[in-house]
Amino acid sequence: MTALAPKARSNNRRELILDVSAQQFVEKGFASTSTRDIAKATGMLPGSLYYHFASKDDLLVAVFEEGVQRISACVDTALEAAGADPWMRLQAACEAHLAMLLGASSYAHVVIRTLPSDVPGAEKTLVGLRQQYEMRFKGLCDALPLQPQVDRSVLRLMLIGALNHTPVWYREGRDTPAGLARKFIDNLRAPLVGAGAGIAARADASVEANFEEDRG
Amino acid sequence: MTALAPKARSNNRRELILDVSAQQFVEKGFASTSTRDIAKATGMLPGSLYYHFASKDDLLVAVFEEGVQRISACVDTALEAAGADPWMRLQAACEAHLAMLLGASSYAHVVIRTLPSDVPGAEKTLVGLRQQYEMRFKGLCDALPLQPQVDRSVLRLMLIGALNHTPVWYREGRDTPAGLARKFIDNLRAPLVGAGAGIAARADASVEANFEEDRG
DNA sequence: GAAATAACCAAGCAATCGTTTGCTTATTTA
DNA sequence: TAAATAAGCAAACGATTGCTTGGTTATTTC
Repeated sequence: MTALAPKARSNNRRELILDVSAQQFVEKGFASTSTRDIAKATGMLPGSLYYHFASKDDLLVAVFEEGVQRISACVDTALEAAGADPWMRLQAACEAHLAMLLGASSYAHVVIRTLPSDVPGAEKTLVGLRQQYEMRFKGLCDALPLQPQVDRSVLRLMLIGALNHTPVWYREGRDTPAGLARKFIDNLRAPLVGAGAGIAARADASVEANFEEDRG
Repeated sequence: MTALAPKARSNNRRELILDVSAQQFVEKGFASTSTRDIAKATGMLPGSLYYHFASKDDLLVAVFEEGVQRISACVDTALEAAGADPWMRLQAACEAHLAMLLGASSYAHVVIRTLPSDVPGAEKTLVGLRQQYEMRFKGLCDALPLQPQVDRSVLRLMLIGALNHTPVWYREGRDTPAGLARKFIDNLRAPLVGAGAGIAARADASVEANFEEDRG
């Protein structure tokens, strides 16, 4: 009756270590997170981590890979459900991206906020993993019906920068991933310049800084 | 004749320490830069740093303050020379911002790439300093002639995210700060949707990822 | 039931970390 | 010229770091 034991006991704690690591890497950054921090939050002893991972860098790479896989799968799924309109497809990808980045999953957040240059021992691996994911947006941007002089690479990198900056200022309740994706695409798509464009004279008011709270 | 001695010798090495620190913080990140690294690059002994700065966190704050001051001054100067058109003013600010961020000065780069949450001891100070600078863009975005339903805060944060992401992919020679600022503003201002908008049918080609090198 | 393996504990090593303390040497001030 | 201060050296402190090593326990396999 060996068929009853589902997955035996193999690699039970490995996923827990990854979860805990992803969370701590997001909170404090990779360099400021010690292996003892992770071990304590896992309920293990520091040395026990090295049964599952060869080094701290390897642990980061594992979290990174999981993050890339998760956000990639999420975006791909969203694209399958999306229609044929290029702008709507791009918006769907942005919504899925933001949902992962701003949601509960720390894995995607690690992928975005970890600077590869902070981890010389795994820099190239991390850069490669991130590019592997971000290339999805290349296809999406190439499919947009744009005027020929538009630099699609800059457009894409601009959008990715805007997306990945959201964790810095996003506050739950005020916006939603879907709402933000909509606004982002709208700002690029059909812009914004008001009908009464003659009010350009109030430009002098822009010099004096406005010191309210962010997004007040 | 005490009037002849210009600045005596006071605080000679302090600026050098700041320069070296800014450079190393950009290269390796704050947490991965040791005080011994800084001391060695300065030609001093590790303990000597503490004559000028009370702690490593204080050193970061000093670099941060210098960075905010420099990029703020650069943007303000650019705005004085700019005209009255709100879009041109925003573009001038972006150009100055990018010139500092992508240029030789490491100070501005530290302000952008250092995540305050990585430095719990100075988090609030760093966030405050960065907000103090970024609020310039609030005034600039508020001055834009936009349709009333446009969320100007999201527009501003979107632009800031796009700007601050450039160090990740920018390569000297291919673009210039001025050229990028132009493209960024154009992408928001008068976009992009081509005349023959009927070519939306090639959307299926966007699913398969394109694995060329970035910006190939 | 014996052998093998997976998963972890217990303890500690060497290196590095931020920082402190006491002393020395210049320079400035009175 | 004497006192005061600025600037830095020399040496080390305790704590923390990533990681290793050898043993222990439970599970699995034969």
